[in-house]
Amino acid sequence: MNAKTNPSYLALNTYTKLMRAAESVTNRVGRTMSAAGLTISQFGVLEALHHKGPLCQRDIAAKILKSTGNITLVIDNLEKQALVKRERISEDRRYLTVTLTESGETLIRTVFSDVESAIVTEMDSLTSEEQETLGMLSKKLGLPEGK
Amino acid sequence: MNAKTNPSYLALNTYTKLMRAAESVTNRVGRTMSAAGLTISQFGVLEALHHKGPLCQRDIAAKILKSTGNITLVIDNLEKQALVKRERISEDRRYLTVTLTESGETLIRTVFSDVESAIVTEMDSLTSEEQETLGMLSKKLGLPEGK
DNA sequence: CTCATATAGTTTGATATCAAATGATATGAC
DNA sequence: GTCATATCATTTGATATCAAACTATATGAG
Repeated sequence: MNAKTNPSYLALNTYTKLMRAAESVTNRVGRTMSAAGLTISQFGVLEALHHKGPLCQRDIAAKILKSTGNITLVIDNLEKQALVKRERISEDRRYLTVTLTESGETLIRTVFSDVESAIVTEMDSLTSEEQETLGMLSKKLGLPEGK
Repeated sequence: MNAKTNPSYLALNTYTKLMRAAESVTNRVGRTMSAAGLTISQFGVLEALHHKGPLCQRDIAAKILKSTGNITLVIDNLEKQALVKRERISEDRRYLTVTLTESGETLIRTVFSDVESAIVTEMDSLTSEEQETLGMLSKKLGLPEGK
């Protein structure tokens, strides 16, 4: 049985192409973030705060799919740059509420718009119909295991 | 202009779904590797050696799209587990040839086959035709910038 | 041959990431 | 009220990753 007649061939081939696509796009879009001095996670945190308003670290972690231990460090680094601040304003004193500072708000507005443009540029190699199809197929694959 | 009439909406939406799909699949397939005590990069190195035979670090880095500095450490860790060995067999004494040991060869055979199965399982949520379409669209997106 | 330059690999320093352990606080059972 | 348990955050230790500096070796120009 040669490679192309192996019944797994199609699946493996599709997988490889999907991974390459995701990686290429991530790298290119990521440049827009690093040009602004942000890592992808940092951008994710700022973007979450920008769209959802102040959040506790637990919720931020859930939103960007990282561990809470990880978020602690990401927030540390954002705080050093004075882009966010931590406050204990909830009644439950275990919660730290993370808020964008003014400069954080300004930065994320600009960078978010730049990233948006970069994504649109990336997707421009597909027609609208192709984008819809890709979105639909990706969604099927991305569903949690149980389906 | 609300979200859905924004001309960027489709692109952003497609992007998000693509990223989620890639991440979900990577995480699920990655479990097969970590079950064998391998990181994704370590698996990548072993797999490259398995399919291409002995390689120098430079070529391994190129194959799995990581920096050579990075490969040094990955190989260090594989060497500690006695899965690969470094030898200076090229005429050019700058080159280190990395080879699978017998236990490395045995391990990668098993794990590769498990990973293959995991990928096939993942792709099973799509029909063959859908997989072909996804592959084709991914390929368009994954092309280097110049196209 | 000698020197400049290029290349292979290593090391270092920074950030990211997770998992596991820990500390602080809140909550529920009694 | 007190104790057991759960939750939020931090810390620690491991690996991963990149970029930049560095070492050793090779190669080409003269």
